[in-house]
Amino acid sequence: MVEPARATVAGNGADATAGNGRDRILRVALEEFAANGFEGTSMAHIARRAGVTQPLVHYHFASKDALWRAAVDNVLGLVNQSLEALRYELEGRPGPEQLELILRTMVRFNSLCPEFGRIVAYEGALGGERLQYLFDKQVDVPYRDAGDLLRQGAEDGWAKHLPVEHVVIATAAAAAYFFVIKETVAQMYGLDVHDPTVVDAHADTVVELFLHGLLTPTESADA
Amino acid sequence: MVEPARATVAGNGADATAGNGRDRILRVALEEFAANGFEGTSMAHIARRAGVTQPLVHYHFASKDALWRAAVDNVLGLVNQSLEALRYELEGRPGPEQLELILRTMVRFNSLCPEFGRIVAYEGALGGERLQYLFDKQVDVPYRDAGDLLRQGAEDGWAKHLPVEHVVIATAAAAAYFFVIKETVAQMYGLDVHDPTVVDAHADTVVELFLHGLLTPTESADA
DNA sequence: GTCTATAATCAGATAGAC
DNA sequence: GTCTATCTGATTATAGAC
Repeated sequence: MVEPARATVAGNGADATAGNGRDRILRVALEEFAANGFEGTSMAHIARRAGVTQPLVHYHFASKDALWRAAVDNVLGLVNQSLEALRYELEGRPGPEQLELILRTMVRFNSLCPEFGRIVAYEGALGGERLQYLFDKQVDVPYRDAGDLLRQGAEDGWAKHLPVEHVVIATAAAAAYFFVIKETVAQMYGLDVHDPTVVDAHADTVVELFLHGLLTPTESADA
Repeated sequence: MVEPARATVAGNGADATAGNGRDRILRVALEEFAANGFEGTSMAHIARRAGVTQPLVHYHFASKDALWRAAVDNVLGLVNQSLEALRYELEGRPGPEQLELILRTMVRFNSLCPEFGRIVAYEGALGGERLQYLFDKQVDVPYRDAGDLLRQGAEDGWAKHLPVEHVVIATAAAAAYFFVIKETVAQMYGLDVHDPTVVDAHADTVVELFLHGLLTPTESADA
């Protein structure tokens, strides 16, 4: 089993009293936009939760749209930090190991920062200017890199010739969705998706599923 | 390859002029709640799109919450219709074939009615009364059934001993997410997720991935 | 069943004091 | 940088005519 480097991702405690006003607003804003989407989020509510008045939000961020962009920029810093650590880990490893490492990193990042996955899900469903902003910030690059790896793997013979677009989306979904719908998982299975044991179990399962499949090798061979 | 029965799911044209006022409101409401979430959806906007006045929405549905519940009840009819057809198809088939059929049905249903998956994703992230309503309506039953099949498969030897909670969520994610984030798929790959060719490709890929994995059998054997 | 009119509340945003 | 006060428009919801 390959272990990904534990990237330091800022805690999710949402302590409204930590940091200055601007930082508190940004942190709460990310959580609110992730939880309720853009339209469903109220700047007044963000201000209340951050312990400041609503005009202060407008002082630091010109508009609701600007606040959303600032919150996204903020979390993209964490994403890129995690990606850089991953790129270092991948160097020189054989393809299948790289794949496993990518899957484990995706699961781990989503467990540490489910807000990013939720925002991508919201805007990725709607389309429009904010999704365009995410693409302008190159959120697609890691997915394209993963696609390249899969194509190379097919060429080199260790991966099957499957349409990479569908494989990439399916893996991203399996890694992110578990943490996106955490309340459903809690209600249905009584699992706390933030419990490290549960996170590791999900990573192990996703790796086994996507690399080797659910069927036992004997069944798999004659299917 | 196993072919699922083509369940008749109501068209997604959103023709605001078809049907009576109540039906038009319900149809538009489902789309709006699915696109923007509960908080992000405006009853006035629903009324405009349905070609009626806003007080009429209140006449038919006492409150925004009642409208959401009515829209969900409506789409749950389609879900149960699809599930009943599936149950008939599954009868007497061997386990692995049942699994494939379930996967294909999930992909197909999500392609025909992405609204259901989006609403479950929204409320499944938030928790609260509306998620409770979904559970009261037994949306978890098919997932529990799928879990039972996997447990039986592990006992009978054709499926691996993997934690079914994680497998079920991962499969549901891979089947639904592709259609939930359709704008992202369009932007990133130029794919129209409603194109039947694309839907079939996704189903084929999901089936191959989850049943046999991404690695070629030789690689898979020594991994 | 559908409308007009309107109440009460809440949203995002601005002006100006400190 | 942070506040109070306020503007404008949109929102959910109600009252009452037809």
